[in-house]
Amino acid sequence: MARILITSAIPYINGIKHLGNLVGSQLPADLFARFCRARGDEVMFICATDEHGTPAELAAAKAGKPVEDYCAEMHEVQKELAAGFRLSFDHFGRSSSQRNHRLTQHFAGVLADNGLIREVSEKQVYSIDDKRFLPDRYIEGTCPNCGYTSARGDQCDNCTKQLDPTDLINPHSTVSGSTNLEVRETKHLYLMQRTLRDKLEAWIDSKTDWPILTTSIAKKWLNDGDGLQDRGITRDLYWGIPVKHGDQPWPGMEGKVFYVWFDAPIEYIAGTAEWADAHGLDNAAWERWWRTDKGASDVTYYQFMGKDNVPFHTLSFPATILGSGEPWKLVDYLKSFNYLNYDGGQFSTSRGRGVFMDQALSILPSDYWRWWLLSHAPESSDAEFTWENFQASVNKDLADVLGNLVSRVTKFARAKFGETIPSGGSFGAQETALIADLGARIKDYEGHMAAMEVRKAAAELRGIWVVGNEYLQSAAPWTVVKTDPDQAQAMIRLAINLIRIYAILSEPFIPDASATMMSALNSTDWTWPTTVSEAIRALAPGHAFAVPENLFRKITDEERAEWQVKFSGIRT
RNA sequence: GGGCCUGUAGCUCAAUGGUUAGAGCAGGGCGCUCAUAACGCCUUGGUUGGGGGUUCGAGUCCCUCCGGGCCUACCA
Repeated sequence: MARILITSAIPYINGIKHLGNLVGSQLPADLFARFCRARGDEVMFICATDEHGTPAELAAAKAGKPVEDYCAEMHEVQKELAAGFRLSFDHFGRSSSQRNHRLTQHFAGVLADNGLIREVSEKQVYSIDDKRFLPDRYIEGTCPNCGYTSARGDQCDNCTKQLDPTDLINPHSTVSGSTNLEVRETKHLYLMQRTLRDKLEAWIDSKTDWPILTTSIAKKWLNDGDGLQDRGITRDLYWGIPVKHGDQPWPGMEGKVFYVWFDAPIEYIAGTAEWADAHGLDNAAWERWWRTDKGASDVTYYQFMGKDNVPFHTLSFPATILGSGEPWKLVDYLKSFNYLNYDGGQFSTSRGRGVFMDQALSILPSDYWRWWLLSHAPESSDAEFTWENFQASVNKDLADVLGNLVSRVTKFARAKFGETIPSGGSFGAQETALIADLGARIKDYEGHMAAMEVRKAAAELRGIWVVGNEYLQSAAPWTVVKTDPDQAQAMIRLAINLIRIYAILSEPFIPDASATMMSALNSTDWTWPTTVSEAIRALAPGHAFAVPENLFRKITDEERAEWQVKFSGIRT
């Protein structure tokens, strides 16, 4: 029994996430967590909301609420939606937790003690009317290069030239529109990643089995230009973790907070501590997942994230861990995803384009979405959501192949032999061949799942479902029952047991449907079907079962057309 | 500008440099009647974006051109 630590990139607190966000980290992480648990591994699956930073403060201000209240509310909203999608986190924490405050301050202190923090005095744009320093992209003005009037302080979207906010002509705050800006001197802490560069490179180079998408991004940052740069880890904001040296004040840094990207990944650890707190456990309970000197040396740690998160997880966060000199667990495998596009363009949170988690659940149950998203996960390149494709996949895979199989088996069994598993006959050549075929396919499925090859796993699972229909067609119990009822009973006994096996195998993808199948079969035996010849006999003659409601309904052309229109515009 | 990814059947995707490039869906035909008009079997679709090169052999490696995408460090 392995010990598996899984973290999903933590979703930003600002607003409800869209399906692209979901499929890029939380959903595949959940798939993997469920698979590992199903096979008997000890799993710790952690996620949280990422709550700090300028956008959270601005969103709270827009909502007319104190940022603490706004984040608390949005955390509950996201927690509820995660539950709606059946995301099986052991804990869904908050980066604003006291646990994260203490850990982040601890890491900063240790890094400073190790000579890896330096103070830098720099010039930042301050908006007098907004009473805040503004990140470069919150300043707009006219591009000195091309004359575009909505150029951002970091880059002109029109001519793509990299800019400095002071380059802009007629700069103004995008928060208030105010032009009352000035450049102020401010002091910040920098993490000296340059010092750790060689150590990081050696570590990255040792990860030969990581996806190319992951390592190529890391290497680019390590080697591009002057190589890995030191990184500012503090900001002049109100909402964040106060800069402290461990539990001591940090002279000269009063009123400043840590940068969100410094504290966010530390929340993976803090979230596990929150989990322990929530269960009344002591520190040893979470430390055995994270401290190799306290029991975590046999833990394998997997991270899931979208490609935009890769630099922070391959470089910044490992720099924090390695630089601490303390025996914290580093990630063993990093699974990254490309983006999901929506009907010819990008999903966009800021522009409200696409289907959002709450909207998705309002029209169909989570299994429908889980199946489509996972079986089309953007692994090798960006993928595209279209309503036609969604309708086709759901109707064919879920309703026809799996749902109908469960339906035809249970209804035939009830009609001919009643609602208990029949005892007649015995397995012959056809059944033996099916068992062998299933054994090979399950092994294949396990291989893809263990390798986190999500699409391939989905395709194999579907193939496993199809095998059931093929068997029924060639065995034809509806014909056999007329001449040899005993043999037909054996076929149905096998077919009902097949449903149980399918429920277990499918649970990581479609947990609700699996639960419905198991409940109809009156079974709580979720033992992974390692040996098919045994698993196919788990439900013995005489065992009572029921015919479940149809597992999946079909999406009609009218619905598809309606949703296409409904979700074509911009969410307000 | 630089770096990386990507382009394969109408659609969504597969193929450690090695038989005749494969699946699912859609399309066509046949079968079955237990089932949500569901299922099964057979089948039509390809100059692997264009061009050049390396190799006994290229979808795969190299060069080049064309198209799509991501990143480029203060959004997160």
